[in-house]
Amino acid sequence: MGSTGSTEPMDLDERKAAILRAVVEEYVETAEPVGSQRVAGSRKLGVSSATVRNDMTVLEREGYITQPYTSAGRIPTDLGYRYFVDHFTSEGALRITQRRAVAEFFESAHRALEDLLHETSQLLSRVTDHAAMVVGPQPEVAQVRGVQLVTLHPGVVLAVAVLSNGAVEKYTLELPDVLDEAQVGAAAAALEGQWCGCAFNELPEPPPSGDEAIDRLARAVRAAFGEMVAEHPMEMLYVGGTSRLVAEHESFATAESAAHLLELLEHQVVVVSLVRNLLDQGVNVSIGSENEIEELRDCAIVLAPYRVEGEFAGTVGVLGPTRMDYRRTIGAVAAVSQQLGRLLTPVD
Amino acid sequence: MGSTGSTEPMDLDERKAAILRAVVEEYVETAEPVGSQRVAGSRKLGVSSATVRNDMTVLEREGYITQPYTSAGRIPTDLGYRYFVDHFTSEGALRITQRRAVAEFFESAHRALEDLLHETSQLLSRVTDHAAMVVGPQPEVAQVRGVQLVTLHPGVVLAVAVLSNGAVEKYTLELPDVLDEAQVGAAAAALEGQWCGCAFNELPEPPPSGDEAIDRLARAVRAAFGEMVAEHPMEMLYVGGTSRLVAEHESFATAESAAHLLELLEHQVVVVSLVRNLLDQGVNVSIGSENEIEELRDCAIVLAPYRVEGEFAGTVGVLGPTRMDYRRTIGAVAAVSQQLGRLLTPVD
DNA sequence: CGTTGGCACTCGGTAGAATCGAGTGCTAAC
DNA sequence: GTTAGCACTCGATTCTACCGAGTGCCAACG
Repeated sequence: MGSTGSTEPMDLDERKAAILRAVVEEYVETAEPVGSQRVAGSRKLGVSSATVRNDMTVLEREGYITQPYTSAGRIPTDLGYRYFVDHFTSEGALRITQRRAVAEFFESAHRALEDLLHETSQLLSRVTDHAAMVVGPQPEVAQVRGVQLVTLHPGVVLAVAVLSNGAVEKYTLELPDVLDEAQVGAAAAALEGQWCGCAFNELPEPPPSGDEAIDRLARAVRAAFGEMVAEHPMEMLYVGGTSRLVAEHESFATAESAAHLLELLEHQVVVVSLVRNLLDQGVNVSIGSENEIEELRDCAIVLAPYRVEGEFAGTVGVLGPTRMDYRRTIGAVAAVSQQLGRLLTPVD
Repeated sequence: MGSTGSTEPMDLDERKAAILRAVVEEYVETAEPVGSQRVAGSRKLGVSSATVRNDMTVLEREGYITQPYTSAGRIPTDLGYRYFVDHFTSEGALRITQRRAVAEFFESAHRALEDLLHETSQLLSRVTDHAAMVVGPQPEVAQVRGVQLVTLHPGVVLAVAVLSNGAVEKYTLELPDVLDEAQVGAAAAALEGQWCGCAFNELPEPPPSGDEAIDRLARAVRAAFGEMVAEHPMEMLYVGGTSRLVAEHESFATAESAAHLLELLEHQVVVVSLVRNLLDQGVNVSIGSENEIEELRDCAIVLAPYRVEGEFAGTVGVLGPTRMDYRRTIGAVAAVSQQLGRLLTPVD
C-alpha cells in the first residue's frame, strides 16, 4: 500500500503516510480537528501519541495538514487530501446498499435519454450524498438520422434534426419568405437526403435546387445548426441533489458560499467547460485550491467519463466539500459511469 | 384604499388597516419586529404610540399580527400578509430599473422555446430576488405538425412528434420485430398522415395497413405517446435562481428548511401539480400556512398565468419567504407573464 | 537516534452573571 | 377615545471565569 522507494517529492515514509491517512479519515468522519491521541489510540500504529506528534509537525511543515489555530488538532490541507486520493483510494469502496441502489436503478431504467440522464444525476446524488452532475453525450459527434421542417405559423419554420444518439436538436427560424407546404417539404427532403449519415457538427452545404426561396430556407437551417454547434458547448448538463450542498453547509465556510455554488451550477456553459477542461487534462479528482474557480475553493469535484461503444460519450461527476469520503465517492461515481455507459450501448 | 362599510370578517377600520400596513412594510424592510413607536413615528397617522399600541392588541387578538415573545415588537402573521396582499397591492409597483430589465430581455429574446423559458425563469429570479418558476405551455393541447420515426439501432426506433407550439416530444421504442427502412418509413407516413392536426392528447388509432409488423410499430408509438400524456403532467418546469433561497435564509427558520425547498423544487411533478392546483382555485398568491405542503410553511408563492392567443398557456411564478415585498413581486410576476405571453403569440 | 512520558502553556468553547434597552400592558388624566 | 407616565419583561450583548483537548519542548529511556 504505502508506496515505498521512489524519490518523488510526494512521498512519505510509511508511518507518516499512515498518520496522514488516519487524520483524513478521522476528520472526514467527525468534522473535528484530530489530535495525536486519537490517531495513536484508534489506529494500530503501535506508537505513542508523542511520536505521532513529532511526525505531525513534519507533516505540517511539508504542507499536508494544518491546525486551525495554535494548539488545536490537525485537519488535512488540500495537498493532504490529494495525497490521500492518490494513495489510499485505489480500491473504490461502496456499501452494499448503495451498490444495490445503483444496480436496481439501471435494471429498471427505460426512458427517454433526457429523463434517464436527469434521473441518473439524482441517483448519483442520493448514493454519494453530494450534488451530482451528468453531462450528456455530445451531439456534435452524433450522426444525423432525420431532418424535418415544420411550418408553425406563416413565415415561422421549426427545423428538427434527429441524431443517432437519440437526441433531437431544433431551432425556430423566422423567414423573410412565406413558403407553402410543398416548398418546405422539398427543402426538408433535400436536406435529409444530403445530411443523413453526416456528423452534426460538419453539415455540408445544401445543393442548389431550382427554387431560390427553398435554397434560402435550406441555407438558413444549416446556418442555424452551425451556430448551435459553435455557440454553446451543446452538451446538455443535468444537475441533481443541489439540496445536499446546503445540507452540507457545516463543511462550508458560510451559507453564502453555498449560494454561490448554486448560482454557479445554474450556468451550464461554465460547468460544462469546467468539466471538459479537467477531463482533458486527465484529471478525475480536483480538490479545493486545485480548482481555478474561486467559488470552488472549498469544494472537491470527482469525475468519471462514460463510454458508449468504446467511445468517450459524456461525464458523470459529483461536487461536494473537500471534506468528503473520497473512497466512497470515487467508487460511486465510477460505478454509475460504468453502468450508464453500458446501458447506453446498444445491446446487439 | 381602506375599503369601508362591508361587514366581511376580513375588514378593519381605516386606522387599524393603516397600522397593519405599516407593520408589514416595515417588517419586510427591516426583518425586525416593529414596535408601536416606529409605526407612530415614521407614518403620518397623527396618533401617539399609545394609541397604536391599543390598536395593535386588537390586531393581535384578531390574528393579523403576533409578537415573537412577550414585550417584543409585532410581526405579521400569514393572515396579516393576506390582508395586506388583498388590500394594498392593487397597483403593482416595479422599479424603473427592473421594468427596463424585463423590457430589454423580451426585446432581444430569440431562442428555442426551451431556452427562452429557462432564461425567463432566470430573469424573473433576478428581478424579484427570489427563486422563480416557469411552467411551459401544455403540449397536450398542442396539435401535431409532424411525425418522424428513426431507426437508431436495429430493433430500436425513436419516435418524434413535432407540435404546433414548437415543442418536440420523443420516445425510444424497443421492438420485437426488426424492420427495414421502408417499413419504418411507411409507418411514419401513415401516422403523420393521420395525426397531423390532431391534438397530442387525443391521437386516434392508426389505420391498419397490410403489414402486421408496421401496424405493431404504429400501435406501439401511439401507446408510448399516450402513456407520456397520461403519466406525467407533461408541462416542462424551469426553475431559476434557487440560490436566492439560501441567500434569503435569514428569513427562514433553519438552513435545513432551505435544503428541503431545494429538494422540493427538484421534483417537477410535485411543483407542476401544486401550481396547477393553486391556479385552478383562482389563487395567485399563496402565503405560508395557506399552503398544504409542510415545507412551504414559511414560504409565499406568487403566480401569474400567461396567455397565448387569448388561451391559457402556462404559468410564471415566484417562491420566496413569506416576508417578501409583495407589491414588487406581484408587479414583476405580472409584467413577466404578460410579456412572455406577448412574445409567444405569433405576430401575424 | 528514534521513541516516550512528563509538563507548562495556548486558546477556542461553554456557562453564568450582569447589564441594556426596546417594547409592552396598564392606569390615570385629558 | 386618546394620551402620558410607569413598572415590568425578556432577548441580546458583554464580560468573566473556567475547562480541557491538544500542542511543543525537554529530559529520560532502550
